[in-house]
Amino acid sequence: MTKEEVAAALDEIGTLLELKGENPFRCNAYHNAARIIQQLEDNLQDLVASGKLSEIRGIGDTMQEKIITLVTTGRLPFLEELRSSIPAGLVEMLRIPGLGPKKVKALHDQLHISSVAELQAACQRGEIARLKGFGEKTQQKILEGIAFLQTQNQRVRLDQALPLAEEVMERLRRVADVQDIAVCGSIRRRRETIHDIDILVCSSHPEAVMDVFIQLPQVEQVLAHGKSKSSVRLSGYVHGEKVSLQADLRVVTAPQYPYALLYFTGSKEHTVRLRQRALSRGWTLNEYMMGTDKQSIPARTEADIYAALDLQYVPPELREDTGEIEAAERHELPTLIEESDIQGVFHCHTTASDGMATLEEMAQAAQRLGWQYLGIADHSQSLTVARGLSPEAVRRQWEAIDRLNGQLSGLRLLKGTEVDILEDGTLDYPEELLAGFDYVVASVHTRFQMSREEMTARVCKALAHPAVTMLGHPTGRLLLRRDGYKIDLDAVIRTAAQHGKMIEINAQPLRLDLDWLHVKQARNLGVPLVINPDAHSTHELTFYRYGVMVARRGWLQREQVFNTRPLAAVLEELHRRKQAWLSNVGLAGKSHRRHH
DNA sequence: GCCGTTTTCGGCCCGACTGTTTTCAGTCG
Repeated sequence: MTKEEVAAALDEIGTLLELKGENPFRCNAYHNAARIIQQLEDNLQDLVASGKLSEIRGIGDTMQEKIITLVTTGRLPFLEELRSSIPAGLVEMLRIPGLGPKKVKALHDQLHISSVAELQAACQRGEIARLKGFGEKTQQKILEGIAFLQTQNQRVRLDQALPLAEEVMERLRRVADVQDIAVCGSIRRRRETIHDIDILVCSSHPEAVMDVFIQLPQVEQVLAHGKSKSSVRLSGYVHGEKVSLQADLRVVTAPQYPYALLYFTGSKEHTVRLRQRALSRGWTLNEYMMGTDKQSIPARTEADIYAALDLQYVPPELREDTGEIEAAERHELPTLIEESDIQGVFHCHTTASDGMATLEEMAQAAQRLGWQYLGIADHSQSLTVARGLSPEAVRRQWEAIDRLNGQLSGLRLLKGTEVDILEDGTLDYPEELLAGFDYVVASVHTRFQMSREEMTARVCKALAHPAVTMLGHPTGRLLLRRDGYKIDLDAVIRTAAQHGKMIEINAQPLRLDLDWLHVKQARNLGVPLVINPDAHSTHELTFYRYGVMVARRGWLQREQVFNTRPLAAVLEELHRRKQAWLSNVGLAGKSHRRHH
């Protein structure tokens, strides 16, 4: 069983126990363990084999035993018994906003409701309103919640939520007496998908801000409206796609602002750790202050709060309780890469294959971005749906690049290819053609439904090929649309490390592939990462910014990302790699002759 | 279920808002 499967099983246990009315702390222990396993940087199989799982904080003997059973047998009788004792429909009912485990249990115990459909019918008959603890309004909210679930996905992508959040903030900034405003939550932490927009405002007239907020033209429904907090359901159009999600607004005073900013940025797990840390110093920490009844610890910025807790300032992207508190304690947090560190990119398409812009147009756009180099990597011959380039077309493109390089100043075009990794792990061009490129991106575009073992072997074989410089979009996933192909990423990253290959962070916001957790793993093994926009138009070159966000979440410093290097260093490294390959081939031939 | 310079029991982060309640439980983040 993989990490994800084990984590899902533990999380399900936590949920099922909640529905049984178990001790909430016991339930939380399962949810917590699930999170720990999912975000694990080490290999789960190794930990199981060494019996060191229970050394991880939050995983005790019971949890270790269950995880071992899951990993070694692929099953867990405890979970199976739980499942058979609780109707699956109850878990689904939890997704209805406003319904938690207590209410779902009450509905099941008292009215024998065990599915969303039965609940909807009971609401329509007016039975819910008569139940103790429920009422007319609850019944109505349940009905609206069910309708909402049926029309919309739970999460949206970062690139969809960011512009919508910007629109809202733009309007709120203009309200009188708004002294400060920030987007918090998962958007500020740059998670790849977003559940809601959290906005924090500093103002001494909260009602005025709230009133504007709940009357925004994008608001479809007001979910809550209080003095310091309001929630609405928003919808808007981003890049021609309808996006709807919840937005929460909090208004605080200036002295409260840094504490509120810290609190609402989260993650929940990170702020819980900070609160525990404050408690161990005899202070309470909440969204308004830190200290005791008698004395508060002053802070004007988030950094002041961290400092008071004897911690280095933790950038929002790292606040996931995956080791950042411990690193901040030792003052060993990385200096994270920034957008301005990027000097060029290596994965872009032109009209020669399936891109929208010509070579010239892409070059001009790269110049406007201030880059030193732009690597062109059109598709290879077998990918006919994307008009992959024949060897002749490749040579024509090389000539065009040489010609353009003669005219351009300040930008160097590099000859690359996004070569297909064929079904058997070989590459889609002959070696003599591959030898003519400055670098090679190797990617999978076909036969996604292979078994995990076959796909892993296919990609690892390609990584071992000396012509390959970097691996493109390692899982092929499309966020909220399709899962990646099944592949053992741990093995892929280890293979990349072994052969000195780079791995791409594909910055298309629909992909963000490699994901931040595996970026962290690759970093730990010394694998260089490359932030590539996979641009199919001039505008899409700016996607590199989303790649930088992923890189920051993956703890990357500038030195760990290849395309932060200046042109001279890039050319030298690419040349070195190619020479190592070609001279190896050449030397083999020479020594062969020498023996004769 | 986890955890321990107030250790093997008794805690476990904390506040806003809502709805159904005469003082609070449930949900959410």
